[in-house]
Amino acid sequence: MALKILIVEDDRNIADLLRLYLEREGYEVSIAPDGLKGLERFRQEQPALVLLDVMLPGMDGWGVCRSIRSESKTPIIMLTAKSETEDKVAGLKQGADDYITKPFEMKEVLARIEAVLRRSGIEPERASRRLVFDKLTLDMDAFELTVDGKKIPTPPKEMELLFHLASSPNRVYTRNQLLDEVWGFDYFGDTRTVDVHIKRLREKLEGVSDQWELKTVWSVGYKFETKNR
Amino acid sequence: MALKILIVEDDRNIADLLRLYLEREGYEVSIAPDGLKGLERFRQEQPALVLLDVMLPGMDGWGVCRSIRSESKTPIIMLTAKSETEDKVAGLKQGADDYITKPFEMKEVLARIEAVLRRSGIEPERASRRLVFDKLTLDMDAFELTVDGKKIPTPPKEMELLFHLASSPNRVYTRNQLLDEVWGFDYFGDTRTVDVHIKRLREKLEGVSDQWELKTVWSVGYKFETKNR
DNA sequence: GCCTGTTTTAACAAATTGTTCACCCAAAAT
DNA sequence: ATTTTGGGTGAACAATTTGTTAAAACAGGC
Repeated sequence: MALKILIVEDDRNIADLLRLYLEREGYEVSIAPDGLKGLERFRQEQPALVLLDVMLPGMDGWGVCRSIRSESKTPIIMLTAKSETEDKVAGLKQGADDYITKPFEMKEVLARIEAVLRRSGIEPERASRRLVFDKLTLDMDAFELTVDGKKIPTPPKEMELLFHLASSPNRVYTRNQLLDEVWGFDYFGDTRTVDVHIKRLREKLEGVSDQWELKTVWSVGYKFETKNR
Repeated sequence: MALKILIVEDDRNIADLLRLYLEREGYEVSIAPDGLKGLERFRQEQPALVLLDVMLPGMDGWGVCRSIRSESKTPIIMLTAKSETEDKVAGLKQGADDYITKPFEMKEVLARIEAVLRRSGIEPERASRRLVFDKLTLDMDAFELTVDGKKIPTPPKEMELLFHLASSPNRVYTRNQLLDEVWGFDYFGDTRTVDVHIKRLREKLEGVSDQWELKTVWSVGYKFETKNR
């Protein structure tokens, strides 16, 4: 069961970006756009950790932080634009566990989340992102593709594309869907990009097994087709 | 409880067509013909998502988009004739969540709606796109036609035509209706095209079952007729 | 900043599908 | 029974979509 993280953030872009990265890491993410909804969601969903923006419409981040703290020990990481030390100190006094200033690096955020979780005695054990099919193993944690027992060095985009397709075997995805879901919703690029990545994946996977196949669905898109099931 | 979608679009044909498809997917649809009525409806009905045409009489789409955004984070997908990238960027800056250029494919629209809803943390829970009749399975997610247990490779237009007819068994469709609804509202071609596709479908389905049939209704059109029930 | 590997774009060839047309047959109308 | 209208079909042709290659753009590590 994946660990749940609640993001309370009114800027849609930032929230989506966080979601993208956290989900890729195997967390379950939910987003609340303001303080009140944030509290509500918190009570409903009992997340393992809260990422909390300071500047929020309605009740601000500090208020939310105090409210959560008054009813639970759930770790809280504050997100803020200001980098003043006094703010940081104040924040920690209000009960936050850590503090990240915008603009932030995703790597930074991930590292801090894991650190805070570990400090709180929670094992960050993320959902396994590992798929196994006949003669094919796709391990997104180790970032390794294994074909017929041999590791095949594979660039990230190809890994993620294959992972995405193979996560829902036999389901067709249009190129635009794949661009949205693998490249990101704000990607403006050519749909043929997908074709090229598919082709390279096929080179790596060619003739390995007759149990599955990267199949073209004409005028629609691609799917990872499996035989039996 | 079905998710509600508001369509703001002055072209009646396009709006109706969208309604048709969205309702088939299980959404609840309401339509507003111009910007002001669109805003009004938006406030009344609190839809889960808005499909918004850019070219509108009175207040244009961008204006509506800004107004909605100023009071809510409800996802907005813009519909527009222009395909310029700058327009797309501008659109996303105004607060739209996604952007579809006309003429659009219905499957594209559906896919994007789902993607946007998922991004917003709303579960799209749409109707399954799978039909099963005696010895016949039509799975639009996998894009597969199965006849008597065997997969039959079938081109997209045939799949969609059959899916369309079989979605409302025993209902007659005129050729023009089918051209509108399967080929697209802006399609301009010979009605005999439908005949040819029907013919090819019949070849694939010939003598498979006596429970259903692709039937001609003389001087009217075609229907997918089922026996009992 | 340079180097290396990755991603994207562009161009062309190949494959698949969609459309039209002509001709003939079937159903309704007279 | 004859005429008229609509439908079935096969094949040629057109259009669309995909595969593939190569080269340009880009990104991250040193």
